[in-house]
This record gives sequence, C-alpha cells and structure tokens, in this order.
Amino acid sequence: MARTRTTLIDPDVQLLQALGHPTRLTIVRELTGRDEVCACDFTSCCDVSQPTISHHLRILKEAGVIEAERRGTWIFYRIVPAAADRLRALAGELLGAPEVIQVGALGRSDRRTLPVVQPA
Amino acid sequence: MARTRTTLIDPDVQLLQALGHPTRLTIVRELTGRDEVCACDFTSCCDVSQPTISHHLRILKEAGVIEAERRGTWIFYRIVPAAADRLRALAGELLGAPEVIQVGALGRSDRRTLPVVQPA
DNA sequence: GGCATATATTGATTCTTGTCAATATAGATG
DNA sequence: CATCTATATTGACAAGAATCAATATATGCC
Repeated sequence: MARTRTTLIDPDVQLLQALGHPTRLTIVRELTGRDEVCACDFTSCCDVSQPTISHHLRILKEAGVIEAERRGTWIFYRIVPAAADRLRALAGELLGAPEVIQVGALGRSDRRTLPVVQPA
Repeated sequence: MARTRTTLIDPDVQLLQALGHPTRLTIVRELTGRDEVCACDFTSCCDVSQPTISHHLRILKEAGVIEAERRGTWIFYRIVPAAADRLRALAGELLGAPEVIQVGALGRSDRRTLPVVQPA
C-alpha cells in the first residue's frame, strides 16, 4: 500500500476529492449513462498512461464512486449509485438542511433552517 | 492574483476540489444553516493560522461556493446557493440522466433546488 | 495623522499527489 | 507449461497544494 492517507478520514472529503480531478471526472463521465465500461477503454479517452488510469480507478473505487467486476481478462467498472446519493446529500447540506435525501424524513419544521439568504 | 491555476478550467472540477479538503469542508459546514459568518470566527473552528484560513476562503470564493461582503473591518461570508444546485446537478449526472431524482419522492418545497440544466 | 484591528498577500518550506517506466500479477489459450 | 493480453503495483521523480511567519492593505477610531 503506497498511499498513506493518514490525514483522510472523512468519507465526504474522500468522495469530493476523488471526483475533483480532471482525469477522474472524465472517467466518471465516461461511465454515466452506460451500464459498465471496460478498463481498457479509459486509456483512449484520457490522455494518460495505463498505470495512471489504473491509479485513478483505484482512488475512485476506494472512495466508493465506482465498483469493479472482473470478467475474464477484462475488468468492468460501473458507478455505485449510492455515490450520487451521498453527493446529493452534500448538496442538501450546503443549503442548510440536515438531510435532504430521503424526503419523507424531512419534516416541515425543518424548513426553518433553510437558507434564507437575504441581501443585507 | 498569485494563483494562476493554469490546469484548471472545468468549473465542476474546481467546485469539487474546493469542497474536497477537510478545512474547507469544515468552513462550509460552519456556514450551513447560518446566514453568514465573520471571517474571524473560522480561526477558532479550524486548527490553522489566519493566513491559511484566508487562503481557503479565497479558494472557496473562486470556486463559487461562498461569497463575501465587507462590513466595516469585518468580512462576512455566506454560501452561494447556486453551488448546491451545481453539486446536485453533478449528483444527477452520476446517475446518467440530467434529471434522475425520483420526483415523486421529493417534497414539493425541495423542487426549487433540483438540478438546473444550465446551458454550458 | 497615528494607532489598533481585521483580512489579504508574499515567500519559503514541507507535504501530498500525479505521472510514467519498468515490472509484476492474473486470466485465457494454445 | 509457454505465451499473450489486460490490469495492477513499485519506485522515482515532478508538479501541485497546504502551511506558516512576516508583511502589506484596509477600515475604524482617537
């Protein structure tokens, strides 16, 4: 294990950090809409070497963004849907609501903590 | 203007990268739910020096996550609501469609913050 | 103007991350 | 088993980011 990752405990930071890189976001966008993509296909879309692709795939996997499935010699990657939920939860958090994802859980009384950004 | 940031053009990457740092996410979380927070208050919540806080605030501002307003000697920061929308749009993108939220599952008042497909 | 406080910038240093070449591993197939 | 292809790992180096001390700028107040 080369990555020490001593300072990284917050899974939210890990998720955002994983997505916050041009190559990795390109990889993820290559995956959206499709069921799965072979690892061998990423070398063409991103302008980096094969080991670098492999490295980014690992980071995305460790962050819970993607998951891998080996079929023969090839390894297919797909997006973990829960990652989208986590990202959406973060977006909700930005607006001040505690948990916005599952809407049934969002009572009307929570609305008072919503963003009311009025011009001072 | 010291940081040229030549390699960073994608505003999505910039947004994710800005949020993907423990101190910066702490700053942002300090802002959620409140209208605004004085810059001087961040030095206590985060265990870094004043210049470092200033540096992180700048990165968050440049990424469009927060905005600043000077009132006298103090500078107050608040979250830019559009940042949440952008993050939510990214979450939707992860699922492969621009509008993937199960709309029936969402409360009516949340509709307001649904991913807005901006003409990029 | 002179002083005090709040925030930003500069410059240097350290730490982290991205990258590739070389090599290793895993599976398929002859 | 030998060999081929796909992917992962290692090791080294380069690029970038985070941090702080020192200093600069801005604002308010006397």
